[in-house]
Amino acid sequence: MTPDLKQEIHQKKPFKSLHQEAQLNIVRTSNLLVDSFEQMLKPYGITGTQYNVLRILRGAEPEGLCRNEVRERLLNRMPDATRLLDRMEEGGLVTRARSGEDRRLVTTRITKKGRHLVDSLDEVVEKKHRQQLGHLTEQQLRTLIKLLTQVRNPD
Amino acid sequence: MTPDLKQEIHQKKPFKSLHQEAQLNIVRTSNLLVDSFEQMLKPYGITGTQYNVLRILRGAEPEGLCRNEVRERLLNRMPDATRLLDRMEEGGLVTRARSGEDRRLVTTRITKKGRHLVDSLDEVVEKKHRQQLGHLTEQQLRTLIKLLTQVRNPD
DNA sequence: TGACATTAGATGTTATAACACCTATATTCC
DNA sequence: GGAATATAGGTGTTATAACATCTAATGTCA
Repeated sequence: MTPDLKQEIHQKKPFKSLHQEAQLNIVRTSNLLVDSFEQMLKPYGITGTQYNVLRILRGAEPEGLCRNEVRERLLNRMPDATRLLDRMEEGGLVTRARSGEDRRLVTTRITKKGRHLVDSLDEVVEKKHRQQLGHLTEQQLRTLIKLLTQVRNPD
Repeated sequence: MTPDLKQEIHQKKPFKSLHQEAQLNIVRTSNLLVDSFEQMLKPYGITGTQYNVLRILRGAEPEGLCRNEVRERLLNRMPDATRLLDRMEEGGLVTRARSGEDRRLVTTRITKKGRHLVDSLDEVVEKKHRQQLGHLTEQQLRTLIKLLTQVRNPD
């Protein structure tokens, strides 16, 4: 029998409500997926957030994006995107240049090095996603995506 | 029309696979839920992890739990549980006492103050959960929980 | 046009997470 | 019984996240 969350986290008492059980299931599952994903990235010297930035900037070529645009596209809140990009610039993964049209803007772009890194990760990332979710049927994945989309969009 | 994740994070290209789309949906949804939950906790002076510890220790009364037991029951990986508990002890939310039977063990217990705090939060927490997930039907919540449990337990 | 508000981004500081390593106690097994 | 191993927890250090505040450039509108 597959253990449910209550057993997983050694909880004795029942959940207070179905809402709570669902919330904890979402958060717990996400944490497990993210931990394992970041573990996979470690040998490549980047964090999960940095990987996301590279993926975003690869998709935004050749124009690049300014700091706030990168931040909006991230999966997670990122109050200090400046220093996240600082570190990636130091690591040679991105470049930044102040815009000529609006001198407040700083356009960030992926470097050749960053591009090679993220390209080389495509295969292991997809393999990891399959490992994490490949045991669900296509129908189950679609249902899951639909329900989570609905969670994020209360009407 | 409810926007899907691709629109939400301003992504231009389609997802590479259904696995990837599902993974990103789980993580994105969790991040939104957690952020809003922690925002709610801020006025009470505790973080989401600290709230979880209080909830765990309340459920473990009157025996209490040692550090590693607390850590295992948390939703997220917590490599430095010692100093998490240090801070909570400083804040008067928990007490610690080295065990007599096995002097390696340090038993952590919730204080009266911590107990009052977590009790007083029950209502707002349940209200938050309803706000976050109350727009799904019971059947949808059950399906969601079932699918997420399955994600965590590849057979 | 000039005062005021807004936006983009940077910086200073503190809190927390992450990692490696260390100490004390208990267990194992010859 | 004692060396080797395992387990629980603590400590030192670095990296990152979080928050408040600051500067520069642009937009708004009387």
